[in-house]
Amino acid sequence: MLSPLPQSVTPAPTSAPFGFTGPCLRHARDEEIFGEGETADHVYQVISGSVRTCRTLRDGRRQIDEFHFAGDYFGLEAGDLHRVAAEAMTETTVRMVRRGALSQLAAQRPEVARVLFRLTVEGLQRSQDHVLMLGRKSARERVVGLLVDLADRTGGDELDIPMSRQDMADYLGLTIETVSRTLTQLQGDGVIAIPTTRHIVLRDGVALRRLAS
Amino acid sequence: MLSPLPQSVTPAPTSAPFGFTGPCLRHARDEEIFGEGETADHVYQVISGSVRTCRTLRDGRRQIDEFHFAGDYFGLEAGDLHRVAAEAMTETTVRMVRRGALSQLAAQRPEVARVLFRLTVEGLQRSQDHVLMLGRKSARERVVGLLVDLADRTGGDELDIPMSRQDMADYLGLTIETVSRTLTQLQGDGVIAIPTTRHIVLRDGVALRRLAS
DNA sequence: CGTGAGTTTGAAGGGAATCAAGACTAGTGG
DNA sequence: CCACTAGTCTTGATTCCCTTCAAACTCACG
Repeated sequence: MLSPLPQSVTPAPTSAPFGFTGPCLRHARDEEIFGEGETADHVYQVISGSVRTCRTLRDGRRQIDEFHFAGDYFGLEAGDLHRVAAEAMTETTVRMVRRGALSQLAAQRPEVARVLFRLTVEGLQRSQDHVLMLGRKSARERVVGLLVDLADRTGGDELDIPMSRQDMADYLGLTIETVSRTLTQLQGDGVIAIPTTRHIVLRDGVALRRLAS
Repeated sequence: MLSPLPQSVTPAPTSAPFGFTGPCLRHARDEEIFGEGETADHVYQVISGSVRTCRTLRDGRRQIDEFHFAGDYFGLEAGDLHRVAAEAMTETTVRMVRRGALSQLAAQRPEVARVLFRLTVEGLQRSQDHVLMLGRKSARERVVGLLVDLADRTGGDELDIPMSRQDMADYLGLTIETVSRTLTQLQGDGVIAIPTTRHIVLRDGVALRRLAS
Protein backbone atom coordinates (compact mmCIF):
# COMPACT_ATOMS: atom_id res chain seq x y z
CA MET A 1 0.00 0.00 0.00
CA LEU A 2 1.61 3.28 -1.10
CA SER A 3 1.63 6.17 1.31
CA PRO A 4 2.66 9.38 -0.45
CA LEU A 5 2.52 12.69 1.33
CA PRO A 6 -0.76 14.59 1.62
CA GLN A 7 -1.49 16.56 -1.49
CA SER A 8 -2.62 19.88 -0.15
CA VAL A 9 -3.62 21.69 3.00
CA THR A 10 -6.34 24.26 3.46
CA PRO A 11 -4.77 26.50 6.07
CA ALA A 12 -7.92 28.43 6.94
CA PRO A 13 -10.00 26.52 9.49
CA THR A 14 -13.51 25.89 8.24
CA SER A 15 -16.56 25.42 10.40
CA ALA A 16 -18.38 22.11 10.56
CA PRO A 17 -21.39 20.36 12.04
CA PHE A 18 -21.17 20.29 15.86
CA GLY A 19 -18.76 23.21 15.76
CA PHE A 20 -15.66 21.18 14.99
CA THR A 21 -13.05 23.32 13.32
CA GLY A 22 -9.68 22.60 11.83
CA PRO A 23 -7.69 22.51 8.64
CA CYS A 24 -8.84 20.27 5.80
CA LEU A 25 -6.46 17.83 4.13
CA ARG A 26 -6.80 16.23 0.77
CA HIS A 27 -5.66 12.62 0.37
CA ALA A 28 -5.19 10.62 -2.80
CA ARG A 29 -6.53 7.11 -3.26
CA ASP A 30 -4.80 4.56 -0.97
CA GLU A 31 -2.93 7.29 0.85
CA GLU A 32 -2.40 6.75 4.56
CA ILE A 33 -4.04 9.35 6.81
CA PHE A 34 -2.46 7.95 9.95
CA GLY A 35 -0.77 4.67 10.79
CA GLU A 36 -1.25 2.00 13.43
CA GLY A 37 0.81 2.96 16.47
CA GLU A 38 1.24 6.64 15.60
CA THR A 39 0.49 9.22 18.26
CA ALA A 40 -3.15 10.18 18.22
CA ASP A 41 -3.21 13.94 18.56
CA HIS A 42 -6.01 14.54 16.09
CA VAL A 43 -9.54 13.39 15.48
CA TYR A 44 -10.78 13.40 11.91
CA GLN A 45 -14.00 13.97 10.08
CA VAL A 46 -14.67 12.97 6.50
CA ILE A 47 -15.71 15.99 4.43
CA SER A 48 -15.89 14.15 1.12
CA GLY A 49 -14.69 10.80 -0.13
CA SER A 50 -14.31 7.59 1.84
CA VAL A 51 -11.92 6.21 4.42
CA ARG A 52 -11.15 2.74 5.77
CA THR A 53 -9.76 2.15 9.27
CA CYS A 54 -7.98 -1.14 9.70
CA ARG A 55 -5.54 -3.22 11.69
CA THR A 56 -2.90 -5.57 10.36
CA LEU A 57 -1.35 -8.55 12.12
CA ARG A 58 2.38 -9.16 11.84
CA ASP A 59 1.89 -11.86 9.22
CA GLY A 60 -0.11 -9.53 7.00
CA ARG A 61 -3.66 -10.55 7.82
CA ARG A 62 -5.75 -7.42 7.69
CA GLN A 63 -9.10 -6.59 9.23
CA ILE A 64 -11.02 -3.48 8.27
CA ASP A 65 -12.87 -2.07 11.27
CA GLU A 66 -15.11 0.38 9.56
CA PHE A 67 -15.76 2.34 6.41
CA HIS A 68 -16.22 6.07 6.91
CA PHE A 69 -18.10 8.39 4.56
CA ALA A 70 -18.93 12.08 4.43
CA GLY A 71 -19.83 13.36 7.90
CA ASP A 72 -18.43 10.38 9.79
CA TYR A 73 -15.66 10.96 12.24
CA PHE A 74 -12.81 8.61 13.08
CA GLY A 75 -9.46 8.42 14.83
CA LEU A 76 -10.70 8.95 18.38
CA GLU A 77 -8.68 6.94 20.88
CA ALA A 78 -8.78 6.29 24.61
CA GLY A 79 -4.99 6.18 24.85
CA ASP A 80 -2.16 8.12 23.28
CA LEU A 81 -1.72 5.99 20.19
CA HIS A 82 -3.81 5.13 17.16
CA ARG A 83 -4.75 1.47 17.42
CA VAL A 84 -5.94 1.40 13.83
CA ALA A 85 -4.59 2.83 10.60
CA ALA A 86 -6.70 5.08 8.38
CA GLU A 87 -6.42 5.20 4.61
CA ALA A 88 -8.32 7.06 1.92
CA MET A 89 -10.20 4.66 -0.35
CA THR A 90 -10.89 7.35 -2.92
CA GLU A 91 -9.85 10.96 -3.40
CA THR A 92 -10.81 12.23 0.04
CA THR A 93 -10.93 15.43 2.06
CA VAL A 94 -10.79 15.20 5.85
CA ARG A 95 -10.92 17.81 8.58
CA MET A 96 -8.35 17.45 11.32
CA VAL A 97 -9.34 18.52 14.81
CA ARG A 98 -6.74 18.77 17.55
CA ARG A 99 -7.58 16.39 20.34
CA GLY A 100 -6.86 19.02 22.98
CA ALA A 101 -9.05 21.55 21.22
CA LEU A 102 -11.85 19.04 20.93
CA SER A 103 -11.86 18.09 24.60
CA GLN A 104 -11.68 21.77 25.51
CA LEU A 105 -14.65 22.50 23.28
CA ALA A 106 -16.52 19.55 24.77
CA ALA A 107 -15.80 20.86 28.26
CA GLN A 108 -17.13 24.31 27.40
CA ARG A 109 -20.16 23.28 25.41
CA PRO A 110 -22.13 20.39 26.86
CA GLU A 111 -24.05 19.86 23.62
CA VAL A 112 -20.74 19.16 21.83
CA ALA A 113 -19.82 16.62 24.51
CA ARG A 114 -23.23 15.02 24.13
CA VAL A 115 -22.98 14.73 20.36
CA LEU A 116 -19.48 13.31 20.61
CA PHE A 117 -20.65 10.80 23.18
CA ARG A 118 -23.61 9.74 21.11
CA LEU A 119 -21.45 9.31 18.02
CA THR A 120 -19.09 7.10 20.00
CA VAL A 121 -21.90 4.93 21.38
CA GLU A 122 -23.26 4.60 17.84
CA GLY A 123 -19.81 3.53 16.71
CA LEU A 124 -19.79 0.94 19.46
CA GLN A 125 -23.15 -0.38 18.30
CA ARG A 126 -21.95 -0.58 14.72
CA SER A 127 -18.94 -2.52 15.96
CA GLN A 128 -21.26 -4.89 17.80
CA ASP A 129 -23.21 -5.46 14.59
CA HIS A 130 -19.89 -6.23 12.96
CA VAL A 131 -19.05 -8.74 15.69
CA LEU A 132 -22.37 -10.52 15.21
CA MET A 133 -21.78 -10.67 11.48
CA LEU A 134 -18.24 -12.01 11.74
CA GLY A 135 -19.03 -14.44 14.52
CA ARG A 136 -22.24 -16.00 13.32
CA LYS A 137 -23.13 -15.21 9.73
CA SER A 138 -22.39 -17.04 6.49
CA ALA A 139 -20.47 -15.53 3.59
CA ARG A 140 -23.67 -14.77 1.74
CA GLU A 141 -25.25 -13.07 4.75
CA ARG A 142 -22.13 -10.99 5.27
CA VAL A 143 -21.90 -9.76 1.70
CA VAL A 144 -25.61 -8.93 1.61
CA GLY A 145 -25.27 -7.23 5.00
CA LEU A 146 -22.58 -4.94 3.65
CA LEU A 147 -24.57 -4.05 0.54
CA VAL A 148 -27.67 -3.25 2.59
CA ASP A 149 -25.62 -1.20 5.03
CA LEU A 150 -24.09 0.81 2.20
CA ALA A 151 -27.53 1.37 0.71
CA ASP A 152 -28.91 2.52 4.06
CA ARG A 153 -26.04 4.94 4.59
CA THR A 154 -26.09 6.47 1.13
CA GLY A 155 -29.86 6.39 0.83
CA GLY A 156 -30.23 4.69 -2.51
CA ASP A 157 -30.32 1.28 -4.16
CA GLU A 158 -27.72 2.23 -6.75
CA LEU A 159 -24.37 1.78 -5.06
CA ASP A 160 -21.17 3.39 -6.23
CA ILE A 161 -18.82 1.11 -4.36
CA PRO A 162 -15.75 3.07 -3.27
CA MET A 163 -13.84 0.02 -2.01
CA SER A 164 -12.06 -2.78 -3.81
CA ARG A 165 -13.08 -6.42 -3.51
CA GLN A 166 -10.07 -6.85 -1.22
CA ASP A 167 -11.43 -4.13 1.06
CA MET A 168 -14.81 -5.82 1.14
CA ALA A 169 -13.16 -9.15 1.95
CA ASP A 170 -11.06 -7.63 4.73
CA TYR A 171 -14.13 -5.99 6.22
CA LEU A 172 -16.21 -9.16 6.00
CA GLY A 173 -13.57 -11.59 7.26
CA LEU A 174 -13.56 -13.45 3.94
CA THR A 175 -11.25 -13.83 0.96
CA ILE A 176 -11.49 -11.84 -2.21
CA GLU A 177 -12.48 -14.98 -4.13
CA THR A 178 -15.40 -15.73 -1.82
CA VAL A 179 -16.65 -12.14 -2.08
CA SER A 180 -16.47 -12.29 -5.86
CA ARG A 181 -18.20 -15.66 -6.08
CA THR A 182 -20.94 -14.55 -3.69
CA LEU A 183 -21.64 -11.39 -5.66
CA THR A 184 -21.85 -13.42 -8.85
CA GLN A 185 -24.31 -15.80 -7.19
CA LEU A 186 -26.46 -12.93 -5.95
CA GLN A 187 -26.55 -11.54 -9.45
CA GLY A 188 -27.52 -14.99 -10.74
CA ASP A 189 -30.34 -15.04 -8.18
CA GLY A 190 -31.55 -11.75 -9.61
CA VAL A 191 -31.46 -9.80 -6.34
CA ILE A 192 -28.61 -7.55 -7.47
CA ALA A 193 -27.13 -6.36 -10.75
CA ILE A 194 -23.46 -5.60 -11.31
CA PRO A 195 -23.22 -3.35 -14.37
CA THR A 196 -19.59 -2.60 -13.55
CA THR A 197 -17.26 -3.76 -10.79
CA ARG A 198 -17.68 -0.59 -8.76
CA HIS A 199 -21.38 -0.16 -9.43
CA ILE A 200 -23.94 -2.50 -7.86
CA VAL A 201 -27.71 -2.15 -8.06
CA LEU A 202 -29.93 -3.63 -5.37
CA ARG A 203 -32.84 -4.99 -7.38
CA ASP A 204 -34.81 -6.53 -4.53
CA GLY A 205 -34.27 -4.66 -1.29
CA VAL A 206 -36.87 -6.70 0.59
CA ALA A 207 -35.33 -10.04 -0.37
CA LEU A 208 -31.85 -8.72 0.42
CA ARG A 209 -32.84 -7.49 3.84
CA ARG A 210 -34.29 -10.92 4.51
CA LEU A 211 -31.09 -12.60 3.30
CA ALA A 212 -28.99 -10.44 5.61
CA SER A 213 -30.62 -12.20 8.58
CA MET B 1 -32.16 -20.27 29.14
CA LEU B 2 -34.27 -19.78 32.27
CA SER B 3 -35.17 -16.28 33.36
CA PRO B 4 -36.66 -16.28 36.86
CA LEU B 5 -37.37 -13.07 38.65
CA PRO B 6 -34.62 -11.16 40.46
CA GLN B 7 -33.93 -12.60 43.88
CA SER B 8 -33.63 -9.54 46.05
CA VAL B 9 -33.33 -5.79 45.98
CA THR B 10 -31.21 -3.55 48.18
CA PRO B 11 -33.48 -0.52 48.49
CA ALA B 12 -30.87 1.82 49.95
CA PRO B 13 -28.73 3.33 47.19
CA THR B 14 -25.06 2.62 47.72
CA SER B 15 -22.20 4.75 46.49
CA ALA B 16 -19.82 3.55 43.80
CA PRO B 17 -16.71 4.48 41.87
CA PHE B 18 -17.37 7.59 39.71
CA GLY B 19 -20.24 8.57 41.98
CA PHE B 20 -22.82 6.28 40.37
CA THR B 21 -25.60 5.49 42.77
CA GLY B 22 -28.58 3.23 42.60
CA PRO B 23 -30.17 0.12 44.02
CA CYS B 24 -28.33 -3.18 43.82
CA LEU B 25 -29.99 -6.27 42.40
CA ARG B 26 -29.00 -9.85 42.92
CA HIS B 27 -29.36 -12.26 40.00
CA ALA B 28 -29.09 -16.02 39.99
CA ARG B 29 -27.07 -17.96 37.43
CA ASP B 30 -28.50 -17.69 33.90
CA GLU B 31 -31.04 -15.12 34.99
CA GLU B 32 -31.85 -12.39 32.50
CA ILE B 33 -30.97 -8.86 33.62
CA PHE B 34 -32.57 -7.27 30.60
CA GLY B 35 -33.67 -8.59 27.23
CA GLU B 36 -32.99 -7.66 23.64
CA GLY B 37 -35.50 -5.03 22.58
CA GLU B 38 -36.53 -3.95 26.06
CA THR B 39 -36.59 -0.25 26.88
CA ALA B 40 -33.20 0.91 28.08
CA ASP B 41 -33.90 3.14 31.04
CA HIS B 42 -31.04 1.93 33.18
CA VAL B 43 -27.31 1.51 32.92
CA TYR B 44 -25.72 -1.22 34.99
CA GLN B 45 -22.50 -1.84 36.82
CA VAL B 46 -21.27 -5.22 37.97
CA ILE B 47 -20.65 -5.20 41.71
CA SER B 48 -19.76 -8.88 42.00
CA GLY B 49 -20.15 -11.87 39.74
CA SER B 50 -20.10 -11.96 35.96
CA VAL B 51 -22.42 -10.98 33.15
CA ARG B 52 -22.64 -11.76 29.44
CA THR B 53 -24.24 -9.43 26.91
CA CYS B 54 -25.41 -11.10 23.75
CA ARG B 55 -27.58 -10.99 20.68
CA THR B 56 -29.57 -13.79 19.15
CA LEU B 57 -30.69 -14.18 15.55
CA ARG B 58 -34.18 -15.43 14.78
CA ASP B 59 -32.89 -18.91 14.00
CA GLY B 60 -31.17 -19.18 17.37
CA ARG B 61 -27.60 -18.37 16.45
CA ARG B 62 -26.15 -16.44 19.38
CA GLN B 63 -23.20 -14.09 19.58
CA ILE B 64 -21.83 -12.91 22.89
CA ASP B 65 -20.60 -9.34 22.65
CA GLU B 66 -18.74 -9.06 25.86
CA PHE B 67 -18.14 -10.57 29.26
CA HIS B 68 -18.46 -8.15 32.16
CA PHE B 69 -16.84 -8.54 35.58
CA ALA B 70 -16.75 -6.59 38.82
CA GLY B 71 -16.45 -2.87 38.12
CA ASP B 72 -17.45 -3.09 34.44
CA TYR B 73 -20.54 -1.28 33.31
CA PHE B 74 -22.94 -2.32 30.60
CA GLY B 75 -26.34 -1.60 29.11
CA LEU B 76 -25.62 1.87 27.78
CA GLU B 77 -27.47 2.54 24.53
CA ALA B 78 -27.65 5.34 21.98
CA GLY B 79 -31.34 4.75 21.37
CA ASP B 80 -34.32 3.89 23.52
CA LEU B 81 -34.00 0.12 23.37
CA HIS B 82 -31.47 -2.44 24.51
CA ARG B 83 -29.88 -3.93 21.42
CA VAL B 84 -28.33 -6.74 23.42
CA ALA B 85 -29.57 -8.96 26.20
CA ALA B 86 -27.72 -9.24 29.51
CA GLU B 87 -27.61 -12.38 31.61
CA ALA B 88 -25.85 -13.31 34.81
CA MET B 89 -23.30 -16.09 34.25
CA THR B 90 -22.88 -16.71 37.96
CA GLU B 91 -24.56 -15.46 41.11
CA THR B 92 -24.22 -11.74 40.42
CA THR B 93 -24.94 -8.37 42.02
CA VAL B 94 -25.43 -5.37 39.76
CA ARG B 95 -26.10 -1.71 40.48
CA MET B 96 -28.83 -0.09 38.44
CA VAL B 97 -28.44 3.56 37.55
CA ARG B 98 -31.30 5.47 36.00
CA ARG B 99 -30.32 6.74 32.61
CA GLY B 100 -31.79 10.16 33.28
CA ALA B 101 -29.98 10.41 36.59
CA LEU B 102 -26.72 9.43 34.94
CA SER B 103 -26.91 12.01 32.17
CA GLN B 104 -27.91 14.62 34.73
CA LEU B 105 -24.91 13.70 36.86
CA ALA B 106 -22.68 13.80 33.80
CA ALA B 107 -24.01 17.25 32.93
CA GLN B 108 -23.29 18.56 36.43
CA ARG B 109 -19.91 16.96 36.95
CA PRO B 110 -17.58 17.05 33.96
CA GLU B 111 -15.27 14.42 35.47
CA VAL B 112 -18.16 11.95 35.49
CA ALA B 113 -18.85 12.71 31.84
CA ARG B 114 -15.17 12.21 31.08
CA VAL B 115 -14.97 8.86 32.83
CA LEU B 116 -18.13 7.67 31.14
CA PHE B 117 -16.78 8.76 27.79
CA ARG B 118 -13.45 7.05 28.34
CA LEU B 119 -15.17 3.82 29.41
CA THR B 120 -17.25 3.89 26.26
CA VAL B 121 -14.24 4.47 24.01
CA GLU B 122 -12.48 1.60 25.78
CA GLY B 123 -15.51 -0.57 25.14
CA LEU B 124 -15.32 0.39 21.48
CA GLN B 125 -11.67 -0.60 21.36
CA ARG B 126 -12.42 -3.93 22.99
CA SER B 127 -15.10 -4.48 20.40
CA GLN B 128 -12.58 -3.70 17.67
CA ASP B 129 -10.23 -6.31 19.12
CA HIS B 130 -13.14 -8.70 19.02
CA VAL B 131 -13.76 -7.87 15.34
CA LEU B 132 -10.13 -8.55 14.48
CA MET B 133 -10.27 -11.87 16.30
CA LEU B 134 -13.50 -13.02 14.66
CA GLY B 135 -12.56 -11.80 11.22
CA ARG B 136 -9.00 -12.98 10.90
CA LYS B 137 -7.90 -15.40 13.60
CA SER B 138 -7.92 -19.20 13.75
CA ALA B 139 -9.79 -21.22 16.36
CA ARG B 140 -6.60 -21.75 18.35
CA GLU B 141 -5.72 -18.06 18.30
CA ARG B 142 -9.22 -17.15 19.42
CA VAL B 143 -9.30 -19.55 22.35
CA VAL B 144 -5.84 -18.48 23.49
CA GLY B 145 -6.85 -14.84 23.05
CA LEU B 146 -9.79 -15.30 25.38
CA LEU B 147 -7.69 -17.06 28.02
CA VAL B 148 -5.03 -14.34 27.91
CA ASP B 149 -7.68 -11.64 28.10
CA LEU B 150 -9.27 -13.27 31.14
CA ALA B 151 -5.86 -13.56 32.78
CA ASP B 152 -5.09 -9.90 32.08
CA ARG B 153 -8.42 -8.77 33.49
CA THR B 154 -8.31 -10.86 36.64
CA GLY B 155 -4.59 -10.44 37.17
CA GLY B 156 -3.53 -14.03 37.58
CA ASP B 157 -2.61 -17.14 35.63
CA GLU B 158 -5.07 -19.31 37.53
CA LEU B 159 -8.42 -18.78 35.90
CA ASP B 160 -11.73 -19.55 37.52
CA ILE B 161 -13.79 -19.60 34.36
CA PRO B 162 -17.28 -18.26 35.07
CA MET B 163 -18.68 -19.15 31.67
CA SER B 164 -19.68 -22.45 30.12
CA ARG B 165 -18.04 -23.89 27.02
CA GLN B 166 -21.12 -22.78 25.11
CA ASP B 167 -20.56 -19.20 26.27
CA MET B 168 -16.93 -19.36 25.20
CA ALA B 169 -18.00 -20.71 21.80
CA ASP B 170 -20.63 -18.02 21.33
CA TYR B 171 -18.10 -15.33 22.23
CA LEU B 172 -15.44 -16.75 19.92
CA GLY B 173 -17.69 -17.47 16.95
CA LEU B 174 -16.96 -21.19 17.18
CA THR B 175 -18.83 -24.33 18.21
CA ILE B 176 -18.64 -25.87 21.64
CA GLU B 177 -16.86 -28.92 20.16
CA THR B 178 -14.12 -26.83 18.60
CA VAL B 179 -13.57 -24.94 21.86
CA SER B 180 -13.33 -28.20 23.77
CA ARG B 181 -10.96 -29.79 21.27
CA THR B 182 -8.76 -26.71 21.17
CA LEU B 183 -8.48 -26.58 24.95
CA THR B 184 -7.55 -30.27 25.00
CA GLN B 185 -4.87 -29.63 22.38
CA LEU B 186 -3.46 -26.69 24.33
CA GLN B 187 -3.26 -28.89 27.38
CA GLY B 188 -1.52 -31.54 25.31
CA ASP B 189 0.99 -28.92 24.18
CA GLY B 190 1.68 -28.15 27.84
CA VAL B 191 0.85 -24.45 27.68
CA ILE B 192 -2.24 -24.77 29.85
CA ALA B 193 -3.56 -27.17 32.45
CA ILE B 194 -7.24 -27.96 33.00
CA PRO B 195 -7.55 -29.40 36.52
CA THR B 196 -11.34 -29.03 36.32
CA THR B 197 -13.68 -27.78 33.61
CA ARG B 198 -14.10 -24.38 35.22
CA HIS B 199 -10.50 -24.00 36.32
CA ILE B 200 -7.72 -23.40 33.78
CA VAL B 201 -4.09 -22.66 34.59
CA LEU B 202 -1.92 -20.75 32.13
CA ARG B 203 1.40 -22.57 32.41
CA ASP B 204 3.31 -20.60 29.79
CA GLY B 205 2.10 -17.02 29.54
CA VAL B 206 4.83 -16.02 27.10
CA ALA B 207 4.07 -18.84 24.67
CA LEU B 208 0.34 -18.18 24.98
CA ARG B 209 0.70 -14.50 24.27
CA ARG B 210 2.71 -15.43 21.18
CA LEU B 211 0.05 -17.91 20.08
CA ALA B 212 -2.66 -15.29 20.44
CA SER B 213 -1.02 -13.38 17.55
C1' DC C 1 -26.64 -44.93 42.95
C1' DG C 2 -29.31 -43.22 39.16
C1' DT C 3 -30.07 -39.13 36.38
C1' DG C 4 -29.21 -35.49 33.32
C1' DA C 5 -26.84 -31.44 31.94
C1' DG C 6 -22.48 -30.25 30.41
C1' DT C 7 -18.31 -31.70 28.30
C1' DT C 8 -15.23 -34.48 25.62
C1' DT C 9 -14.10 -37.36 21.82
C1' DG C 10 -14.75 -39.55 17.23
C1' DA C 11 -16.19 -39.80 12.30
C1' DA C 12 -17.95 -37.64 8.38
C1' DG C 13 -19.32 -33.63 5.78
C1' DG C 14 -19.34 -28.91 4.11
C1' DG C 15 -18.27 -24.01 3.42
C1' DA C 16 -14.80 -21.14 2.71
C1' DA C 17 -9.72 -20.96 1.83
C1' DT C 18 -6.07 -21.91 -1.09
C1' DC C 19 -3.92 -22.69 -5.35
C1' DA C 20 -4.05 -21.70 -10.16
C1' DA C 21 -5.60 -19.79 -14.47
C1' DG C 22 -8.01 -16.82 -17.22
C1' DA C 23 -10.72 -12.45 -18.18
C1' DC C 24 -11.32 -7.76 -17.61
C1' DT C 25 -10.07 -2.91 -16.90
C1' DA C 26 -7.56 1.09 -16.56
C1' DG C 27 -3.60 3.33 -17.37
C1' DT C 28 0.69 4.01 -20.59
C1' DG C 29 3.25 4.95 -24.21
C1' DG C 30 4.20 4.18 -29.04
C1' DC D 1 -5.96 5.10 -31.84
C1' DC D 2 -4.61 0.99 -30.23
C1' DA D 3 -1.38 -2.54 -28.62
C1' DC D 4 0.95 -3.31 -24.19
C1' DT D 5 0.94 -3.97 -19.41
C1' DA D 6 -0.07 -4.28 -14.57
C1' DG D 7 -3.47 -4.62 -11.47
C1' DT D 8 -7.97 -6.20 -10.29
C1' DC D 9 -11.52 -9.29 -10.63
C1' DT D 10 -13.66 -13.71 -11.86
C1' DT D 11 -13.83 -18.56 -12.36
C1' DG D 12 -12.31 -23.39 -11.64
C1' DA D 13 -10.18 -27.33 -8.99
C1' DT D 14 -8.69 -28.92 -4.82
C1' DT D 15 -7.73 -28.74 0.09
C1' DC D 16 -8.54 -28.08 4.85
C1' DC D 17 -10.33 -26.20 9.07
C1' DC D 18 -14.18 -26.11 11.42
C1' DT D 19 -18.93 -27.81 11.72
C1' DT D 20 -22.20 -31.31 12.10
C1' DC D 21 -23.78 -35.54 13.69
C1' DA D 22 -23.23 -39.08 17.02
C1' DA D 23 -21.84 -41.28 21.15
C1' DA D 24 -19.30 -41.80 25.39
C1' DC D 25 -17.77 -39.72 29.48
C1' DT D 26 -17.87 -36.79 33.83
C1' DC D 27 -19.67 -34.99 37.68
C1' DA D 28 -22.95 -32.54 40.53
C1' DC D 29 -27.18 -33.51 42.71
C1' DG D 30 -31.48 -35.68 44.19
